[in-house]
Amino acid sequence: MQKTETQDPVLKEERQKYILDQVHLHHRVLLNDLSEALNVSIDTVRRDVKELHKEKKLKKVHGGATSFGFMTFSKNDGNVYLQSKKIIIAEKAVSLLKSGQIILMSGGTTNLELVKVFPRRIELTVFTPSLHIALELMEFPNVEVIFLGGKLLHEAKFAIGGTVVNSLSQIRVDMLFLGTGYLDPKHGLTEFDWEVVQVKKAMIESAKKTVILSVSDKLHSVQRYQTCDLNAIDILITELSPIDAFLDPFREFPIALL
Amino acid sequence: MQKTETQDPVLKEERQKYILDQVHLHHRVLLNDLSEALNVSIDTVRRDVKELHKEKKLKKVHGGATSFGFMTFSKNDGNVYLQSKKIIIAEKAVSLLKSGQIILMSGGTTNLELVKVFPRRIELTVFTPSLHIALELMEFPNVEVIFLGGKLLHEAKFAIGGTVVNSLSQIRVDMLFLGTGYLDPKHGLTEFDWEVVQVKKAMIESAKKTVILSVSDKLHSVQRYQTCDLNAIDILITELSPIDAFLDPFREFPIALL
DNA sequence: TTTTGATTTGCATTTATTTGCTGTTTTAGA
DNA sequence: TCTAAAACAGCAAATAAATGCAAATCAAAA
Repeated sequence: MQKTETQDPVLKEERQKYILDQVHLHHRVLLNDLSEALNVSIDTVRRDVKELHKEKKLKKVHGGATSFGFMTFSKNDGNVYLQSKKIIIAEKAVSLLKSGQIILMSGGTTNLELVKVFPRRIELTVFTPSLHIALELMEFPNVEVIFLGGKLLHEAKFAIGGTVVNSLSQIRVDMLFLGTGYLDPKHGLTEFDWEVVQVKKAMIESAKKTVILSVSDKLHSVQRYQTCDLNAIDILITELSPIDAFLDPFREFPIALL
Repeated sequence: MQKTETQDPVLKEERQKYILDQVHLHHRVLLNDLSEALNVSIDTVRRDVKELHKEKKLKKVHGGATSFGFMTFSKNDGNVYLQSKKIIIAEKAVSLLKSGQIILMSGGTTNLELVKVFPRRIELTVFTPSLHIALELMEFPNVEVIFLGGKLLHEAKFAIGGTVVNSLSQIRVDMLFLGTGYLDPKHGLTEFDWEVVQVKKAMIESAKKTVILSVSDKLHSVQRYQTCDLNAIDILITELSPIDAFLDPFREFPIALL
């Protein structure tokens, strides 16, 4: 087996650089293509990708590799205390999910935590007007994500407006997870942004069941605009035990406490 | 540790200078080649490279040595080389923007670079089906962002499907920036995903002017599905000079080269 | 010039790395 | 659930690096 006359010896470093180039250029590469292009065995390429993965230069996926480029927003909202509360809530909420369901998710960091504890292979269809939620959901191969498009709110990264409301009027989902907002026994669910309220109202209309995820810090808080009263809510999940006295004011409503 | 300051080993210094020259010239060298070229044993060359490595003059790798300049995988930084090309493109593209315009942006890292060089207070209305672009645009307070919602492609984080095409049919924008895809004089703009092609076709329909942003590496590449031929394109921006001979094949079309 | 000591160089041996191949286990996607 | 593809682990051959040693080279002193 005589090799070609041109300089064949490709150094390992060069290979890895080429792989990184390709990953960044195409955002995704297949091991087979790399193997062919570099004229080495697939094992070698696989080992290279494994190394680069360990070095955090790219992301190894089944069959190839993808760029890390974007997904670097792991926004801890700084507050570890709140963060852990939200994880507790997320763990409770995820147990409500059944394979094949069609769900609707608002935005908010609590909902984001919920997505993060999704089982890797969960099968769902998720509608959402939140950029962050949508982006995080991209990680789950069996989750079909439909973004409810519209004008985006700059701070919340959340779509609002007639387009969204209109789209919502055309769908019917099994469950809605509302991750933001302020809850109070007397005033119900409230918001400070009127446009967001319109969207949330439409969400509640579209859902068979409405689940509120809220850290206890946000209970007994009231904002300017009302989204709905407590009768529209089916399940309330907090980080507290369901029998915690702090939740007593909510027991007179037909709400399941989790 | 300590070295003799007698500049007697003329041969040795010459050798090391030659090695550095070669490294800088070709980005990499093989110990075997150096050994042959300098007419010394491989051990000697190896020892030289070892020294130069210690002095941080080059990078010793298995089988040879490489220049520091091009081996810039320092951190999560990705490919500085391609990155810088994209920034050049972005700088050219941003000059096309006028305040108050309504524009349309596809996805892709080049478009992402374009967003990053937007003037902080630019006033625009931007339609996009790309999660990453939308997210990045949130940083600009005077940019109104309208997300073209729909089913999201997992890898590309890009909305596709009838909803997107339908929304596009209802709008008319001043300028479209297509940041992804493969361009070839004969086959025009091509993609590997049929759904993406449908969306891009609709985008081109909606735009008064179509601008393609592409690193030269992606020119003369062809994928399975055609988005449009070159006549549909108004402006092509690459990192090359507009008079670069590499672009000659495109000059017979009514495309402005930038 | 010769001697002495340090350095450099080439060679042989040992050690480590790389790479392709095998067979087995795991995974993704239908 | 099932099946083909991909990942993995272990092995052996090839290649590169490190090590020890002796010969060659050179600087400086006698």
